[in-house]
Amino acid sequence: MDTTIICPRFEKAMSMLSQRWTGLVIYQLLTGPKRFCTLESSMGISGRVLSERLKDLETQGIVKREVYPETPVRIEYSLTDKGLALEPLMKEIEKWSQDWIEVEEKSESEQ
Amino acid sequence: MDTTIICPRFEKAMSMLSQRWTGLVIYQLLTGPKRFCTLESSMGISGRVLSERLKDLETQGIVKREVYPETPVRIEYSLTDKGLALEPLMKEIEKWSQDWIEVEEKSESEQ
DNA sequence: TATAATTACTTACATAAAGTAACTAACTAA
DNA sequence: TTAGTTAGTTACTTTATGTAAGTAATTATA
Repeated sequence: MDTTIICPRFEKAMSMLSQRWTGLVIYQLLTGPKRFCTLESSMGISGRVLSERLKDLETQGIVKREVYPETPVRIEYSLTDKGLALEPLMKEIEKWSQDWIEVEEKSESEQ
Repeated sequence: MDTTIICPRFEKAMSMLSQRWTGLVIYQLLTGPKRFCTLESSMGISGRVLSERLKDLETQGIVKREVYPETPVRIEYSLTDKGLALEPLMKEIEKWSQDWIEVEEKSESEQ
C-alpha cells in the first residue's frame, strides 16, 4: 500500500494547531502580552475553552502566565521562545490568506 | 478596550486550518494525488470525516477530484494552485516541529 | 449461480469537544 | 450594603467526530 509515514513531530505540531482557537490565541499573543478578558472579547472564544487552551499551551511551553498582584489582580499571558518561533508560520498563513482567500461581504439587504 | 481587529481573511484561513484533519490531508496531497482509501488508512481518519473534509476542500477550491472509470473505479484527489500555494506554510510547520517538538518515545515496559 | 472482494462512499448511532450562561472568590469603590 | 472588576469554574446543551455497518457498481472466484 502507498502509505506515507508522517513524521510524528509534524503530526504533533499539526494536531496542536488544528485545535480550534489555538492558532488565533498564538496570533493574538504575537502582538504582545494579553489578559484573559482581552483575549476572550477580541476573538469571541468562550471563557471555558480559552481557559482550557491557555492551560494546554502553558503545559506545552508555548505560553507563559504571569500574575501581577494588583487590584484587581492582573494576569498576563505571553509567548515563550517556543511560542515566538511560530511567527514565521503565522506570517505564511497571513500571506496565503491575502493571496487566496476572498471575503464575501454581506449586502445591506441580507444583514 | 484593547481589542485587536483580526483580518477576516486570516481568520477564515485559520478556521479552515484549525479544523481537525484538514492540515494533514493537504500535507499528504503535497506529495501527489491520492485516493480516498489511501488517505483514510495513512492518517487514521474516519471515512465519514474524510468524505466531509474532501467535499469542503473541493468547495473551497483547494482540492480537485478526478474520476477514472476503471475497474474498480479510481478517484483521485489532488491540490489545485490554491492548495499547492500552502506548501511554504507546511514547510514552516515542519521546521518549527523539528526545532521545538519532542517526541516522547514509549519505553518497552510501558508498551 | 452464488459468494466474496474492491472502491468510494453514506447512514445511524455513540462519544468527545465546544458553546452558553450562571456562579465563585477576592478585592475595591460608592 | 450593594455593585463592579478580573479570572476563572461548573452544569448543561449543542455540535463535531468516531465507530461500525450498509450501499452501489463492478469483477473475480468457487
